[in-house]
Amino acid sequence: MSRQRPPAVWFTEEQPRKPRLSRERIARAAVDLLDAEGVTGFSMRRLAARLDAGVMSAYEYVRGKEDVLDLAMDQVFAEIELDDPGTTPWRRVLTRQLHQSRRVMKRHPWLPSLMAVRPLLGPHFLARSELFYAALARAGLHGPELLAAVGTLTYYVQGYTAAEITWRGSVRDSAEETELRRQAQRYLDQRSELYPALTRHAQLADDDFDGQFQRGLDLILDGIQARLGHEAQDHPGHEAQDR
Amino acid sequence: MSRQRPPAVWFTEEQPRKPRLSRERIARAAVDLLDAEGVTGFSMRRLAARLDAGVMSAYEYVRGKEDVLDLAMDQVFAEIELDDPGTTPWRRVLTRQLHQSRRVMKRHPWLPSLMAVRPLLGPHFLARSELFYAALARAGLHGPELLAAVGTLTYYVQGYTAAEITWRGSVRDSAEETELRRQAQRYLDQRSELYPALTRHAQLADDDFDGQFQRGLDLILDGIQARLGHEAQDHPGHEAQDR
DNA sequence: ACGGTTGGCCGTACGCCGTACGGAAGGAGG
DNA sequence: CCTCCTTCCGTACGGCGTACGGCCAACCGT
Repeated sequence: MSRQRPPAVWFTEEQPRKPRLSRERIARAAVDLLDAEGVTGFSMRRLAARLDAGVMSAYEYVRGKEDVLDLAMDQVFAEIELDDPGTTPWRRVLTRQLHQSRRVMKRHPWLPSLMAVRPLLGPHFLARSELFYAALARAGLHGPELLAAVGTLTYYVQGYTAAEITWRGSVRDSAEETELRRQAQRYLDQRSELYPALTRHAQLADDDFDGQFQRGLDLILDGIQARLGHEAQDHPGHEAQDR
Repeated sequence: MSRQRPPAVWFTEEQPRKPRLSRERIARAAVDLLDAEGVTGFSMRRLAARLDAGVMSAYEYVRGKEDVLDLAMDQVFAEIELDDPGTTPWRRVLTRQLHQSRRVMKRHPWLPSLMAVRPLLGPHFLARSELFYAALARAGLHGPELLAAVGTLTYYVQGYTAAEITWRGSVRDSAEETELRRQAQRYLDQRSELYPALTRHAQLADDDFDGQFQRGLDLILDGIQARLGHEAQDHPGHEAQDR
């Protein structure tokens, strides 16, 4: 491509030497592209097109596709608003954070599957982890117990939401989703003597994902609470949904 | 390619009309290939080569790459030996199954990341789920509580092992792994005032993954146990590693 | 015995993909 | 004015998933 000299001032940017691209711009464009086309529809070429740039331009800022995906993941974690754990009881803090995480993942359905494949060290992800550690340390957990608790919560929200997303067939097509569920239910019914407990208790038609998520979360939080010694510094029962 | 007529009986198979390929053979070859080359090194063409078949031969048995991956995943779940839950206490059953699941996933490090991306309905995976449901139903859990408990356990082992695998740098290269950990530690230390609780409590050098896994598991199991009413039908404390 | 059918196999080709390489453009520094 | 350095990106290479259609051996009906 050859460039023409523009015929008037108005047709150029005011600070032409400022680089057109940046990690920030790349990350934002990647998130947009992933939201629009899903993880299978993402490619460096499409990303370049979205940036109005050449196929190889982004490679000045990034070592390759994987770097871009890392940037996109952390970019999304910036959407989680971290409340100050100052005085709030730890159960409330964690419940709110985890519901927010789940909501963000559902807004960007490609996130949990990518997280399963690459370790994440971006600043926004670390900030969320920091909040978890702080809240639970303040509650009285330390050392290996603390590590285990944070890990369990992190993996739970990630795993649960990943499963929820794949079950709902990538969220967008509800017709195909219910068809898949119908077929799966029939498949299970035909084999009900092979999997008796499963067919009796797991009705796929039930899509109370919110309640389900909260219940599993309470399970873990109760387990944590039991570790804190029995002084019961917060109210011990389940909590209102609080989001 | 043109085929020669073989010059003696010995050079042909005895039942030539039996199809050379089958879903079973494809699944096994896929597992081998994934073990050898990882998920990024897997391709339909390499699979065909491993099967001594043409590039398109497998497509008689399978609709595409995704089907092959589904088959491979379920194939691997066949490696988990399911013990009869008959009389064993539920905590012991679940602990054993989950440790086995983790071991199998570490033997096939591509498994957890694929599971995060596609729902699994294969017979072997369902059999494991059936065992979970049966054990917990027998323990006294029902309805939504049961669903939540099974989900939590499933996502925990999947999420934990996925993270463990990515942290250990796909298991094979230990030098690169420790280098990554060293750099990550340095990165965190430089930002220790941004993430105080995290840097204080999460020392990445500690690689007691087994203990960590068990601890998180106990957290969940305790939460489940609390749901069972307080008759404490099994011994309530933590359990020996039992694997 | 034999022609037609069919099921398993796969060669070829198309349009994508990630990215290595080297070069152009143009401001910065001397 | 010359040189360097940053940014951008055209081209090209090897590999990918799979649609399409043809080939061949075994089987079936007669």
